[in-house]
Amino acid sequence: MGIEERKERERERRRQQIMVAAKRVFSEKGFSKTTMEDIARESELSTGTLYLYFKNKEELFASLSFRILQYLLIRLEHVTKEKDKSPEEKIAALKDALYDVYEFDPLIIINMFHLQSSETLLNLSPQILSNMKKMSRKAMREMAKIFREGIEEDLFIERHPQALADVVWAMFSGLVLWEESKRIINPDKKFLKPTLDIAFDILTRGIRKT
Amino acid sequence: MGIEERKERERERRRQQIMVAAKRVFSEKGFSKTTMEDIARESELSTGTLYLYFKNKEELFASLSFRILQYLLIRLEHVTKEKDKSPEEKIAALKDALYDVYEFDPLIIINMFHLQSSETLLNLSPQILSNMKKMSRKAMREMAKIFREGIEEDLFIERHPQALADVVWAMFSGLVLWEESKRIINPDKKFLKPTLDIAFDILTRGIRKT
Amino acid sequence: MGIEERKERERERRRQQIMVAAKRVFSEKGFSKTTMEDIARESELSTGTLYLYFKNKEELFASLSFRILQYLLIRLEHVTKEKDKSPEEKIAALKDALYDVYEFDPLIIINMFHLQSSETLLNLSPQILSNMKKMSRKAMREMAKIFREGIEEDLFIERHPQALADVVWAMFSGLVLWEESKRIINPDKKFLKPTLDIAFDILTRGIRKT
Amino acid sequence: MGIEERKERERERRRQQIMVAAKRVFSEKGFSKTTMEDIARESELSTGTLYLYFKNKEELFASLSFRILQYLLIRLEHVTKEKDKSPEEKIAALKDALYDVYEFDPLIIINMFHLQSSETLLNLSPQILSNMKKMSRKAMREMAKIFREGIEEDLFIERHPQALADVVWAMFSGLVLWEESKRIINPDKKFLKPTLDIAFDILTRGIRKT
DNA sequence: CATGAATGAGGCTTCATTCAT
DNA sequence: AATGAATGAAGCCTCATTCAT
Repeated sequence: MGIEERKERERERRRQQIMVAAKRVFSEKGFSKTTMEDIARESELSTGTLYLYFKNKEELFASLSFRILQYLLIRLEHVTKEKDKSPEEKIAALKDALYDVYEFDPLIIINMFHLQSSETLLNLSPQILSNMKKMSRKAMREMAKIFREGIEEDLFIERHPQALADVVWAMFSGLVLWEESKRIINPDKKFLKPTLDIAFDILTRGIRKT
Repeated sequence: MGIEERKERERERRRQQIMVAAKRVFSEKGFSKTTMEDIARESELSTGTLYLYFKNKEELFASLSFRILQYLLIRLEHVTKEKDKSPEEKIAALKDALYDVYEFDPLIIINMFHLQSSETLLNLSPQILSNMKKMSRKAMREMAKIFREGIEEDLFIERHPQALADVVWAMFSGLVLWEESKRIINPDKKFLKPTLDIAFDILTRGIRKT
Repeated sequence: MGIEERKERERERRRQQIMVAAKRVFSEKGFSKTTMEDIARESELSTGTLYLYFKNKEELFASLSFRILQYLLIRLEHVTKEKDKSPEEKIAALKDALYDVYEFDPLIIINMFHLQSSETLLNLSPQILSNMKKMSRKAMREMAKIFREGIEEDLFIERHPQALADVVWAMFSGLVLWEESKRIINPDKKFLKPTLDIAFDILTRGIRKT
Repeated sequence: MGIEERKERERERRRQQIMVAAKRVFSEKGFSKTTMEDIARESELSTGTLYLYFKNKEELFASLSFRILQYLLIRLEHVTKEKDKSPEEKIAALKDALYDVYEFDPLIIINMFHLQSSETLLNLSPQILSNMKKMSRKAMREMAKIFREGIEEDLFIERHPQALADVVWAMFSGLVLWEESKRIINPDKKFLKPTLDIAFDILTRGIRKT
């Protein structure tokens, strides 16, 4: 019996092994400059093996983004489920969640925007693409919940909760891109945290019903 | 000397001709999928000629971003110079300026964020790169002026003006990326404007001293 | 010793199982487009197992051709052995035999001609290659017998029997290739039979001593 | 003025240069074992250049076959146009024409059957493919003319002229394949000529109305 | 200045074959 | 004997860049 299971576990482990290596290389060189050869070398496997676990370069890349989205969703669900937090406290928790997502994988998130927005990745298998969209929509909806709650409790100004979620997400991703770009000059300094704090400070003040 | 000048003017005109073509193609296909051949065809020149005006593909691309930054800077200077506007009115004007920048070139701006943030383009000649940085910093400083003024007039809460500028810029770029990514699904709808309005609405309320 | 035999029989059965699967796949996709993986899947075995029974892809393929040659030879021997048929009747029987060979495996025979004639397959182990040659020569000799008989009985014109056999074989293989190529356009129609009839009609008239 | 023309001529010359090299290599190694690298080396060009003149390997290969078909058609038209030859003389001329086609390119014709019949070549651009079919049909019709004439003059037995053309073509191609395969063992000897003579001898006798 | 044919390095991917289990 | 994951060589093709005209 357990033999099937073990196989499955080992397969999953290999996938992870590859993804870890891929993450390192993509983060360092970006999508197009990264070669499958690079990833093979980093993961100490052969190029052929990579294709046993991922259909192609695009799909390998996408699976990394997918993992982040998964993590994001989990964190967000955690926030919205908290019974004994006020909406404003939940916004604070949202900030922490987003920051953790960033810390979970500071560089890949950048490439994720590259994936998400434009360029290439219509070579993703529709399967994967649809999964990513679903996951992403789910995360946005989860975020919107917080705002809806605040509005319903008459604590936040009346704006479309979905739009507010969009603003938060855009702000977050914009900050990641922008602050990270500063790190190219000054790699040691952590730029994101303080700016994210200010941004959320203003956001909280801005949506608060006076 | 008139002859020298004319030569120079014609050279500049050619550069523009190429840039216009390049903008179209990059916008449609993104950086890596665009070939020099594509640009040559669109500009009705030969590939060889392209290299007489731009050192390489990267630099041609960067020059487009540069032009947008130029335009942004001009618009921002225009806003800060307005004597008879209150800081809050200037924020509104800032919003309009940003939106115009987006309209000036909706797609290239997206690619610019890619350039700016992640992927590759550290193969830009240091010259160009430093120019871009200078211009970008200048724009940020210009934006910060508005906030500084508001703070000094005791209308805005006390936050580091530069950080506020960063937040605005990040929010803007994040929204462009995010809303544009939605357009992949629903190409006709203009997503940016209403969301940008909400974002600035909240920003304005958020920094306003009560 | 019974045990040895049984082993041997089982080994042979496995070989057959693989060959049946291989035949299906090769027929559908042709030699180079067929992967060992394809054959493994079709035969419900693993790729590794394939190599326990056949040295390599080429040899597996060749063994299929070999089987057809075997079948051909048997049919031809059957024809030549018939005591109570006139040479001309034997020619008719030859036609039927050839057509049966075709029906036995319509598509593999096509690939066999590829193998036989051109492309690649000089990487066959000399052993196999020589076997195939031997078998093929035997078949040709068997065919020639019919013509020799007809000539000796003064019914056919005097031509080298071996050359006549060559002509028949070439005509047959040429027709298979040619008519099959037409089937690409019109897959349903059976082209070979009527054309083969005409060809043999002319052949019979052509060699008949008037 | 002439400048455009010269360019065109040079382009054509390059194409020929590549085709000559390709012919040599394909003939020696067959289609799948031939690499573009091989052809590049043989033609003393770079691989990239090959793709400036031919869309891909398949199309380069097909163009060789196309050239043979062209040559065949020309020769056949020449035969059918001859006013002062009897149908039977035209059959003799047909034989010579076919033999010349073979001599024009003894080895490529073999690969042509490979192309024509099965396997790969559905990656040919529909354009090229349709051209080849058109040309091939034309040649067959031209051949059929001879038989039709003979039948109308009551010299040949009544069989469908098109079917007779098919038989001749199949016989020819079958012989080329078969006799060429013998050359693998005995490369010096010219096998085709005498067998082709016998084949046509029998054919002529076979269709002649007694 | 302008051209555009030629280059050739390098990328992605496939697949026959091996070998540890 | 059977497996099938892993290998890695090798192929096709693209495209930024150069250079002779």
